[in-house]
Amino acid sequence: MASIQDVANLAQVSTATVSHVLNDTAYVSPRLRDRVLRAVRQLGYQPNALARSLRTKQTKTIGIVIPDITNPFFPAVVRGAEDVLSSRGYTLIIGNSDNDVEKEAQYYRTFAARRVDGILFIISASTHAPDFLRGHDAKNTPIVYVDRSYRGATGDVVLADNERGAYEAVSHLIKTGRKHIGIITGPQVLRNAMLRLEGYRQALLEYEVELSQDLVREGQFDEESGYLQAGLLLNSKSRPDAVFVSNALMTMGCLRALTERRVRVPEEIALVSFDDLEWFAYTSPSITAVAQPAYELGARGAEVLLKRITGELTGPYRRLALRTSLIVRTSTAPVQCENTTF
Amino acid sequence: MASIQDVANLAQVSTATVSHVLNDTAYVSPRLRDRVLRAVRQLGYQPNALARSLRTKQTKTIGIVIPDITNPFFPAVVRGAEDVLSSRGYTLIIGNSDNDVEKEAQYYRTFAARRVDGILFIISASTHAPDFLRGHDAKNTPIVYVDRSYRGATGDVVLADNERGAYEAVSHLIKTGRKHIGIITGPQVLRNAMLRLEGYRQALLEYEVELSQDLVREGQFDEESGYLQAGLLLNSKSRPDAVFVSNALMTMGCLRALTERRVRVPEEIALVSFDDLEWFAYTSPSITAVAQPAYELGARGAEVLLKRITGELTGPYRRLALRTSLIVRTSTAPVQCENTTF
DNA sequence: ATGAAAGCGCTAACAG
DNA sequence: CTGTTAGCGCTTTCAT
Repeated sequence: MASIQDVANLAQVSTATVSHVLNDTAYVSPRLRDRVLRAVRQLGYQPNALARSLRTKQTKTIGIVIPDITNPFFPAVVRGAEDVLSSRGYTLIIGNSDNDVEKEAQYYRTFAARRVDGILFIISASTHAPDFLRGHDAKNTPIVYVDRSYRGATGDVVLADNERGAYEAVSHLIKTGRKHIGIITGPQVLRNAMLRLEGYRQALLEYEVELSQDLVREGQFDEESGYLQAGLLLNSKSRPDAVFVSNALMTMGCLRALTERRVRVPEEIALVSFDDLEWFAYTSPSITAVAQPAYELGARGAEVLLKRITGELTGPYRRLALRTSLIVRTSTAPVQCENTTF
Repeated sequence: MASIQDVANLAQVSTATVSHVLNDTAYVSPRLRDRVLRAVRQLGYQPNALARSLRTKQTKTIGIVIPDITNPFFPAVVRGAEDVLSSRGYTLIIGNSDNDVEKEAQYYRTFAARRVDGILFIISASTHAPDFLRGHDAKNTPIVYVDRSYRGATGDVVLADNERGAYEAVSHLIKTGRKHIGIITGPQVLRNAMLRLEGYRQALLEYEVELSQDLVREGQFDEESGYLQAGLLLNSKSRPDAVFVSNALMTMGCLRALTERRVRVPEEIALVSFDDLEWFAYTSPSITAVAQPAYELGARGAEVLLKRITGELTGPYRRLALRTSLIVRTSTAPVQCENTTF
């Protein structure tokens, strides 16, 4: 592949001149300018980004690590990030951590070796900063934590307003006539999971509905535990008339439990999921859900990161909480029939 | 960030020695070796991948362009690719083309500038090679076409066996008692779409079921056209007792049409989708589908690419067709009731 | 307005 | 065995 030297030779100018016309970094007479451009075209010259980066000390590259690209929530945030990044001339390199801190560390090191200009991190489940970030030089390569963070995170944070989202979901349940509302929470070591539970509590408090510990069940954010905890909820003596499930995977498990037991939704039990999946609109009944602003999370995260990189944003780390939106579907339809029965 | 020179100074050796111990490229006495390693640790030295690549002329980077990471099929192939790539020390850079040739060209240029070692391409809808690939130097940076290709593609090809998958789906429909089988095809400029139609034809031929042109409707692989064509199929005088839909998006549209018209599935009409989505198991009825080996497509694609890069594979381009699998669910349950009715 | 040359951080001959 | 050194391809003073 042709180098800048080849172009210079062909155009009969110095490499400096070539560089100047390509980067518009100094005035070059139309005559030479034209010769350079012609040579560039003739050779199909494509500047070597590696050499340029080595020299300029910026790679125009952002690294992103996500738990699993196969979980539909993450592609949406990646997409948001990629859109703003590519429009600003940045390239995205990606890694799947599988919620494994060791893999996270691995990608972190790769990113460091490649001298990425910044990092977008959707960290794996954890409450405190992992070791590999201890010595991180946030000045040189800023990090933005997306969707999740831990206290004392050394970077800006962009996430969904978990508490408010949960609050709205449970309020909705109450307003549609449910009084006996169960919750399947996420693992309480995760801040997100805690906040969703907190939103649930707030709603009950606000509407003066009594909170029963029997109706609070801790899941693990996976399908299996959703199935399990839903089963326990259904078998308990105080069977709820509504369930708020803290994420989509557990909702799928819950659905399975419901189907197996032939529980009628929404007549016997209403259902709200935190996290919306496209197909929740296609099940019967369709499922009411709290939609997270996944795309925006990625886009805003990338914007903040870029601002840190350019120095447009400085000072203490920011924390952005993006609003969720409640998508009301039939799984929480008001129980009309029962009223008319009386 | 510390450079190899810093390490050399601290360890009181030459940079060559440092390089040698780090890359295990020559025997170094235990004494020096130890001093080097100590210095590396002390400085938290991380070799600069850019400088290394500039010198060695390999970046250990693969570029992948996909239409849209938001479509669940593609993350699965990306995941497959990423798994094999990262296990071999390669890094993945990603781009979304939105089926736009201009964006594809854009990413292609970026990849070229970054001197990626190879490219994984899920091309946008097209029958022939786009201009930007005309002058591609396949010797230097191999391309593997995944899932789709065009004739005369200058690279290996790894895709699903579309024809066979369609054949099996339609055969299944016939075996479960349907005789009047409609198809919603994809745009017939796409090879994949053509092959799926061909599989449909083969199955009818094989089982001596007459093919009626009324029952062949061309969609555009999007939700809307699925809805539209399903509607036409349902309204036609010769209403089918089964429909084979050529991709998942159109299946969603078809579902919508079916639901609106309160058509009972599978009693009135059986349904098979080419492309399986996770949630097809959760609808009622659950949906029979041809599952594509998405993960394997990515993984095998990456493997072939790596073999080209290492020179382990040479000569004429290979073409790999991976088998699909038919997931039988309730949308194609045999129509028992009707039989007993007689 | 243009060019010479240094140097980014690393690897790989080559010498010794 | 270890060190010297010449680049890889580019940008950027600094002269002219």
